[in-house]
Amino acid sequence: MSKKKVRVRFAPSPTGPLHMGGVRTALFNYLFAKQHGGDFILRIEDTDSARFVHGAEEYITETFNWCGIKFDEGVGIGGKHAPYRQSERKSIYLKYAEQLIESSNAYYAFDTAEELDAARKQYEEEGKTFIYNSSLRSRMKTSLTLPDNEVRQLLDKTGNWVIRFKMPENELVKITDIIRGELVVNTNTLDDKVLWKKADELPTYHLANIVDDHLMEITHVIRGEEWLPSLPLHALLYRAFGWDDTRPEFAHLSLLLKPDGKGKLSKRDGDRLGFPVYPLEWKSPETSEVSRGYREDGYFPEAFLNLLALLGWNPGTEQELFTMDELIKLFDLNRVVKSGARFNPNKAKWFNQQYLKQKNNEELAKLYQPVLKEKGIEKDNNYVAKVCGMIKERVVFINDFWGLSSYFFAAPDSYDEKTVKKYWKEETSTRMQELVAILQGVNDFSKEDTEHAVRDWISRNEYPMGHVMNAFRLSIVGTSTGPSMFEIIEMIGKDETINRINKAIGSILF
RNA sequence: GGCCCGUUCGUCUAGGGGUUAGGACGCAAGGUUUUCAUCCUUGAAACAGGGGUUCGAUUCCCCUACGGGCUACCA
Repeated sequence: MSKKKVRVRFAPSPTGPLHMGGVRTALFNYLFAKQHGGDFILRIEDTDSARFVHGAEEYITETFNWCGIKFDEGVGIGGKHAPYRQSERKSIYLKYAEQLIESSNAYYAFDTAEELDAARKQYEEEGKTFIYNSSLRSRMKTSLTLPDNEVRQLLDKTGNWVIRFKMPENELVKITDIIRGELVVNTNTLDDKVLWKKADELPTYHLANIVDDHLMEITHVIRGEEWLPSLPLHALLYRAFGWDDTRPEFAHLSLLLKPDGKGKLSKRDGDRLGFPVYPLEWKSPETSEVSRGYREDGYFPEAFLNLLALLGWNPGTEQELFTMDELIKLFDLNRVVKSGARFNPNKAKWFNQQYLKQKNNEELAKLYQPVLKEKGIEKDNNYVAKVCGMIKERVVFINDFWGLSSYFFAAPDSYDEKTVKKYWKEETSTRMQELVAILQGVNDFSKEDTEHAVRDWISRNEYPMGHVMNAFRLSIVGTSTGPSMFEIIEMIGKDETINRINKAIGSILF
């Protein structure tokens, strides 16, 4: 390997919201680049105007902003190889396609879409495999078969010719993939891919991609497995251009699969199984249909990236939680697994829970405050931080906070039926009245003092601990779950505590 | 159909010619706790099948099956 500066790119097509698999591909590129002190480039491959979706590019940018993944060059940033949007690079591709024609590596083809469809159909009906390459291009309308003057005429008059790559006949193409090792393919199974389309004056993916990777001095191409079948073509293109010595190395990542059943992870799975497949919420401009996003579902970007990093890669140790710096240090393309990874929404939640637990109470309070504000609750950060500290062991998302801590801010407006049935017996009202009296007598309402007083009262009367405490909890919280009762009442205070118990006595009828 | 890639607990994976095949999520049981959660302990759970090679294969090779991808003037 040469000692060239590592340069990698993420090159999405703005045809819709970026899939979480796309984010993973970008992440792996990013980790690789940063580990080698290289550059990470964002290139937008928008050579198919028909599939352009409004807002898709902005979505991509916003996704990486949220994730904290920064590009060194590219759309929105600039750089020495600008522009980075292929639609703005239109003018540079044709000459490369023509260069290939001059070197006999490509040719003009004049078949119409209808003719091609008909030919394909016919082959299919006869049970033969249609491959537009040396096996049949002599029968097609091309600059290889037509006389020069006719070719010139067609070139001038018709607006829909294409330039096709002239796939060599019966040659074994050998190429090494960093993740998969050596691959060998016979060119007879490959076809003469269209490189340039006169109709829209635009290159196709294959040409634009190779030309841009070359021009932008890309050293490593890390992309999805769906590109593996075009790898031989790409290798052949580099050779045809005479760029073999600077050809990048390739690494193809396996795909993300459905949590259940067959096939790759899709939007539908998210809807069906109730988890996001997109980093951010996406509203389709055509149908107005909304797809949920990891951000809106309450995932921390660090957790999202962490779970993505471990889908198809691991450091070989038992560590599962990583900071970005650790990922950059440990990442290794040679340790990327070859097989497809089924996505497990359960484990995704677990990751978020781990990150949430790691956050300190002040950070959590800052995230919780907006939720409270929405409920019309104004509480100082100190109080909210304490609440966060008490409930963070039992939540997965910030969005879970309110449901598990509303009682710190307002008296329960109902009592859990099951708990009432289980713990609110005939004698409970009287006992709760006794409890009020006991608590009334505690001057310093600290958790230590109230606990001491209450425990003392319970044991003096030989009351069943569980019943008394759960009835107490029911009065204050409304359910039978939550942190220590004495910590809760210390938070809400003596008056509120007594009011709530009295309210419960008045409204829960045996 | 053709071409290519893949296959270790339900899932993500470690490992690798001789191992009690390890970890995590989830699940189950127990402990701690006034409750829930956390936490701790324990448990059930895997080398797709068949042929080779070998003293020995889950590990290497071949075949089959299964899964995935590609097969556009999409990317």
